Amino acid sequence: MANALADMGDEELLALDNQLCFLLYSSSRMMTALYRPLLDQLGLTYPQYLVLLVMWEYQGREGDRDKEVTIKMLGERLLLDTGTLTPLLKRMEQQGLLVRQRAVNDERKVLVSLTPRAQELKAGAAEIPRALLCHSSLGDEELIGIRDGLRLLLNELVSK
Amino acid sequence: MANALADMGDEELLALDNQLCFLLYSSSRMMTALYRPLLDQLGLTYPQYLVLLVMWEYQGREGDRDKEVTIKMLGERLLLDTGTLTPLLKRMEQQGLLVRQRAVNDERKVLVSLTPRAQELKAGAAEIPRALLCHSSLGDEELIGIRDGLRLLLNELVSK
DNA sequence: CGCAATTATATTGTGCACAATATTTTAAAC
DNA sequence: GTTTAAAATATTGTGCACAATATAATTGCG
Repeated sequence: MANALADMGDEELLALDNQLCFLLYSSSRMMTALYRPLLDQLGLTYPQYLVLLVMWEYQGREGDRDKEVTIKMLGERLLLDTGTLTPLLKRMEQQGLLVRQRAVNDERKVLVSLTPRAQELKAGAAEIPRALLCHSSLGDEELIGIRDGLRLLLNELVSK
Repeated sequence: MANALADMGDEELLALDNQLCFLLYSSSRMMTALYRPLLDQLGLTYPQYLVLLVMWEYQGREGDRDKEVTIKMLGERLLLDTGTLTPLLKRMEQQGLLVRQRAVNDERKVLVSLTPRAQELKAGAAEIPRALLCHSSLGDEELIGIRDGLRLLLNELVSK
């Protein structure tokens, strides 16, 4: 009865722990906090780490023509707009992690490419999820269940 | 095999969609985006809405002596520190949603109390989760499964 | 061709998050 | 009863998020 989401009273509907939204919000921040000390060692913030993940993903695909990555592509993958990405990428450029340059064939586009310095971070970056998975008291099945549930939810949320 | 989290290769470990962290981060932001137009009507941001939820929760408990709510209590419940809460609560005070005053018996504490104006928002606030639950294509069981999984995960994350 | 609409990015301004530090008040230890 | 430590909040500074707007390049249409 406490779980029939449809017909709850106001009190129950507004209970913090019943709000999927709050659970997502808190879990996300706590998870990022867990990453922080490890990312600090690499000199990265969490969103910067995400940008690298996307860049590595695109580079891995042999099929893509030219492997060019635009700001727009990053934004679509990370669900972020240029108001967030432009200053973030500028900071990463100043740290020598990437280069931004206008595309010659279409000067509206900005092509992002990683420097060797950023390439070298890849091995260290892979140690982060490995380290975090290790000292988790939740079992693999639990984690996979949560992951799959979140994939469904995110799909649902994006399509609105 | 793609799900044996322990022994993945670098590529697979770093894949964006395999990162619980990214799923949480994106889902949280997309969920907040869904709340935004509804909260706009109430003149609230999402963190401000959370503060109201906690205040309403404490007020509902007849047992609590004096029903006094300090900034520390809000921070513990929302997992936020004073660097976030102090300016946030000041903004809410300026909007006439709450009052902040030092406790007489312990002048380190700041007591937060809602104004009638904030009380009146409660009914409208309850309509928000109701409205969002309605047009979800995910079933109740799915949502409850995700919620329970996130409760487990958040518990795990907080205890570190 | 000329021009309106679209596309890609940049800019501005507000509000979080959070680390680091400071301030004030209370409690504890001697 | 001072001194010291601890507790509660405030302040400062950086980096996101995101709405709103602006700018420049390209496309499409009559």
